[in-house]
Amino acid sequence: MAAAIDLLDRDGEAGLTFKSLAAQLATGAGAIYGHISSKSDLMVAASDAIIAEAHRGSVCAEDPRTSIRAFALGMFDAFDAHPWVGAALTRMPGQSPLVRVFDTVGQNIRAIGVPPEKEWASAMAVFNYIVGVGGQNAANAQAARALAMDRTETLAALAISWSGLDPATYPFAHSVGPQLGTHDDRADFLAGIDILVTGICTNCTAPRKSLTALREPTT
Amino acid sequence: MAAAIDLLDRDGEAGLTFKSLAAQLATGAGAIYGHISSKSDLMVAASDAIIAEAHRGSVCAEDPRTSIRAFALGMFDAFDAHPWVGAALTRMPGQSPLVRVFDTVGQNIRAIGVPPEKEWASAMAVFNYIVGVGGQNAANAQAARALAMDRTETLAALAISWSGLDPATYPFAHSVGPQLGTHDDRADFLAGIDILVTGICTNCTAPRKSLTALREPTT
DNA sequence: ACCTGAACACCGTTCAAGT
DNA sequence: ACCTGAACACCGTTCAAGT
Repeated sequence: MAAAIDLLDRDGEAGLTFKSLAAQLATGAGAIYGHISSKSDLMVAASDAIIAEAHRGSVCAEDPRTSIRAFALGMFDAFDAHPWVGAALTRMPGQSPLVRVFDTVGQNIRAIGVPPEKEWASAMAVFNYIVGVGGQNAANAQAARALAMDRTETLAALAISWSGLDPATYPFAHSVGPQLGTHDDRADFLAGIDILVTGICTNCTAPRKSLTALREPTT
Repeated sequence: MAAAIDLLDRDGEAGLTFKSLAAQLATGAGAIYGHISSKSDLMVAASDAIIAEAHRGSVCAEDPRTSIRAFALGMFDAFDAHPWVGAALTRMPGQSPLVRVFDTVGQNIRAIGVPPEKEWASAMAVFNYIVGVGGQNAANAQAARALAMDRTETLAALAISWSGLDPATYPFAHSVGPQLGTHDDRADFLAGIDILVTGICTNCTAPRKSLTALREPTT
């Protein structure tokens, strides 16, 4: 498993092959099937290992809104460190790694005190946001690797590309293009989480403190 | 292009091959490279065709919140009718189909009157939700097809699977399992959009009417 | 019982040869 | 100029043969 994750981290999903993994483990390609039943299972197990680790690292705060922020950030960083996870997750519905994420989000949604009939939709909104942003960042990272550019270059290239879009067809993307080059992925990700949590807390039973008061003190 | 979409609709992404497409078009496999430069490009073009059509179908209402609801529903239905689109989108960052979706969301976010510094995060939250749910549903649909089950059967199977999870490890997923079998994907999707829009409208300049008043009259 | 690695059925892509 | 389709370099997966 560690060998598989090494290969994925080094060369992305294309870098993990039954042949390359066999070479890494100094064995034959067929031998791997004695331990795992398909490549799909291998990807699930590898993703689960990453997510389980990120999960262990996230501390559970007193206020569930703080916990959601911390957990979401942990996931963001895990996707950032292992770009292949975000892309892999979208291909395994109802499988262990995704259930883990969904469950943690759901626990905190419940702790916030949202009415039972809104729990599902609220959890789904946060869950999709976390996984979606992870997937986007992963795709960007892989595209950047394919073009042998670093992240700043990719964003700059994307910014130029969007700025060059036809303002009549894509008015928003065109106008927002310049910001793309300088924006902070992580801060924007967190801002999105705050918007979601604010929306979820509106008219719920236990909005004890404003979200702003919960943020870690700025240094 | 129409032939490619036909193949994708019939057998999913695995059904579109340069060989199968060549057979459908009564030509040789190599000839396709005269019109398109890679399979990746082919998927982008096919996805763009679907999204452009869904985009044309969505009407622009007076209130941007109504427009977002309508557009999001249109996207949901397009993902539902063409399950391969959701999965394909997660592998094409900054490409034409996604820009189209992001731009439409952004235009409506701007029309709602959110402060400029919050536009990006707000648009990203809605965008990721739409694409994320589409991707999940697509993955579910493809998993269902692989097992030759219809959607009700898949959800029922997933409900049983989740209900059987260890309540200590997955308390939320375990408790929410029974609902899975009977829930309405489309209604839940819309509920999530409403939560997002509510959150985005909180403390923004132009929250003219409550969201509830904007819904189409129940029949 | 477990590993080996050639073989199989596929895939996207290329390119000399045809028209 | 455009199409053809065999050939190439891969891939995941299998399975008789070894230890």
